[in-house]
Amino acid sequence: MPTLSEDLAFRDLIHQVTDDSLLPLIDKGGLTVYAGFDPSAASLQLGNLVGVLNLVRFQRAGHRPIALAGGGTGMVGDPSGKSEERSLLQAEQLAANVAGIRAQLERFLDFDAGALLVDNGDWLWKVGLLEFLRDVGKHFTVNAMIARESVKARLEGREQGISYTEFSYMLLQAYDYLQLFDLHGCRLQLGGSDQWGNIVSGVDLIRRLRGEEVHALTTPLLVDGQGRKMGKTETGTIWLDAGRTSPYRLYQYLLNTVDERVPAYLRALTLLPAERIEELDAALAEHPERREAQRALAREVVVLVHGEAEAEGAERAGRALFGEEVASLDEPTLLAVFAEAPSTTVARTELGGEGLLLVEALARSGLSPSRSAARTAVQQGGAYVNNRRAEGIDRRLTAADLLHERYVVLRRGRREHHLLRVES
RNA sequence: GGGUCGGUGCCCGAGUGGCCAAAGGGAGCAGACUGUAAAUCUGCCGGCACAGCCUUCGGAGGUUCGAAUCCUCCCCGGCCCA
Repeated sequence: MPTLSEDLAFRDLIHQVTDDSLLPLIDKGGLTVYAGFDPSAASLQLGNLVGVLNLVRFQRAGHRPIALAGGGTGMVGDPSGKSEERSLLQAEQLAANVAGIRAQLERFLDFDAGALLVDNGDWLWKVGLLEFLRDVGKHFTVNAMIARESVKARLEGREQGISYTEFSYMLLQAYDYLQLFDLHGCRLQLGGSDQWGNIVSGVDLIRRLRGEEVHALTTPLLVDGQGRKMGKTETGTIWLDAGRTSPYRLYQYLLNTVDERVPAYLRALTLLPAERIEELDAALAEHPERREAQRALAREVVVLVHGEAEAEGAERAGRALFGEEVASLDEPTLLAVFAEAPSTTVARTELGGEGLLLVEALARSGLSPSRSAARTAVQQGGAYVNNRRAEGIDRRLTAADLLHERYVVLRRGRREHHLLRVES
């Protein structure tokens, strides 16, 4: 068994640490460590999984993890990486978001074994302004604060300033660390590399106020093949909540990971042992076209996030949608495969007589945003009925296209599927 | 407040009375190739009752047979001056 620091090093999860004396400490166990999660939505994103799994790794190595939901700081907003002032969330919305995140974290951390879930709103709502300015604000010089990259960018941009509120963010995060140190003896904070400054603010604050040395460990930020933050696509964010991003989508997103990113993703986003990851690295290098590593990555992540059954469902759906003829699937399988795909209901009478114009069906299902777009799709050969390319702009759906008497599978392009359900 | 330059389709950006649904680039979409990849190539890329029609060029009016282009007022942004 590798030690925790060896494991983290293998996984390339150490970007910066306060000092190297930290590594023996984390190998020894018994530390209380925390990582914060931003409640700007009711679900964590795929990118957050790195931080979540890090807490898991620490817990498995004998440390006590604390997941902090930023119910208080969420009211303010971290300026890091933001080019413009954030819109403030309503308190109720924030509470709902914190609850959603809490539920997701419970899947990963073992609370019976001592893991904690805290909400910084618990203390940030209570702290008095004067008290805060005296005890915390006194230890920060504005000179240092405005030297920060995230702040500097906003100060130089004439169009977008930074409000006093957001400017205060780093003090709040530093105060969080202080609170967790006082309340729980927390001595290590984990975060993405963009959090280094905020975390170190807390380290400094604790040194000044308590005379104690605490630590910071940041992990590199994961990017995708295009250099975007991992988990962000043109069409939106990849969420961990099945209602926002289906297990199938999550699986597909990871399956499509570009080769160069796969080793990093396997290390950061899974708990697979080093030997297994090295096997997959080799498989990727030798037979990239088989995408064994991508498959393993997709499977592992979906299992971690949604469970074994969902992972199997996602795999099965992928095979059916990209391989086998949908027409040959039996009804329960068909429904299982399309359980996550969007569907629309049409009246049986519409398929009678001449039938329903395919263009109309594509537009109505939302597969194509307008009839013009649907028309284009059909003309370009990008429209499929039951996975067979539709020929002719006049193609109509009739009873002859029905699978099991009541389903039609529509597809636009390579991978957008939709199930049409016929109701009598 | 004064001056000045500007506001064009998802984004950037050309266009300065008809040939403009508006060049070009990017993004996006489809097809070919492939590994459900990347790169590349081809096509599409406002809407519809789709060889035609309708609605778009900051907003509202106006001139004209005809306006993104000219005029008036208004709104918004950059720069300079106060």
